[in-house]
Amino acid sequence: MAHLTVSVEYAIHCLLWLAGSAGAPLSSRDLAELQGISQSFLAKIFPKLEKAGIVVGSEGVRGGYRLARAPAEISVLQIVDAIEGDKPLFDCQEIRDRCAVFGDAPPVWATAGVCAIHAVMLKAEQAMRDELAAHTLADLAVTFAGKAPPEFILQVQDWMTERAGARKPGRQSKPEPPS
Amino acid sequence: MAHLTVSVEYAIHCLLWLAGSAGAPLSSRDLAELQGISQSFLAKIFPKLEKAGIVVGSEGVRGGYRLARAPAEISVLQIVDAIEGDKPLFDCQEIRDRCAVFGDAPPVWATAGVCAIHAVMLKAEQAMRDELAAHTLADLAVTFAGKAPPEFILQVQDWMTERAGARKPGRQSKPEPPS
DNA sequence: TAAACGCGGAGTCATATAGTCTGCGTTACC
DNA sequence: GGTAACGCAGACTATATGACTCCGCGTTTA
Repeated sequence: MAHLTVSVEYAIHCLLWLAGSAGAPLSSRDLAELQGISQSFLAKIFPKLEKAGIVVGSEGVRGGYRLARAPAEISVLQIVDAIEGDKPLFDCQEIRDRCAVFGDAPPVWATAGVCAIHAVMLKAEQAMRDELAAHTLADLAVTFAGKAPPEFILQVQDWMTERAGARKPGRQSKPEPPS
Repeated sequence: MAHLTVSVEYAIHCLLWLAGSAGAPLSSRDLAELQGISQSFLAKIFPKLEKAGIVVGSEGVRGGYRLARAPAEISVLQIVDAIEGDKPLFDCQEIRDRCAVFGDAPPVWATAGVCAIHAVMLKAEQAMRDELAAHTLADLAVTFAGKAPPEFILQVQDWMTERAGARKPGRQSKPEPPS
């Protein structure tokens, strides 16, 4: 068939973490390392989410990203559109008015309305989009909460604060050994 | 979003012509020229349709392709699958068990079952496939027949026979002037 | 003032799409 | 029985896109 990019996958995973962070901003670097994905690549994904109004970024030392609105108000479709743009499923080449018997001037009946094949593809695309629109970040968060044990949340919070602390000279001795 | 290839579009258009040819085989070269698309490219598409059991090819001089079964028994989904293979809409990277707090050994609860995000994508893909499966070549042929005037069918038949005649030395004088 | 942030652009590498260009074996027809 | 129209298969190319990396700038906070 076709294929949604890994950027979409990264984005949704990150947004799920943001949904669980209770409004506190998380940096893209932390999110990348927490999930074992590329920092620089993730850094190119968040601006798209910001332009789409899904997250808001704050610059500076304790900056990062937080959700622009409640998780229940963010659908999977909105995320996909933010990342992928509005590339259609099917790109009609209008072959119907290229028929050899028409010569250079295809008749009106051949070019009027939407190509029947295109119409089917549009309906299929709409069905997919409807399904994506029917699921929100809140739904995903509930599913996740049903699987993860309570102590996991604490472990992640520890990991976050430890990371923040390691950066401040005066706590952990982790000067990042160069390779 | 993602994107169905032009091969799918070419295939469906060609199959529609085959559906209207009343069992008479049409050559891929004729079909390409009739629709103003590449002959050599179209020649790479038909073997896929044949392997999928949608068309049957006959070699030799008056050979070509014809439908393997009735148009009503050929869904758009079958054509798409024949051309594109079974590439999934979403290719889950299993990020969930890559979480940094897990270290090298992700717990069972994190890897059990289907990833929640993946599950949403699977439902969306299924919705799209259901819609594609709901439309057949026969449906498309009906829509087309509702638009094209009766004389168009005759014009195409003329075009076909004229092409066949031009090839036989002894009727039309069209020795294909070399460019 | 330095380090942690978000931004933005340029550049790399691999894969896939959309094509082309051969050649080979088969078949019908004169 | 040869030639031309067929299907069939493989090698080749060019362009685009996805998945990154690298670099540098402006902002903010401790």
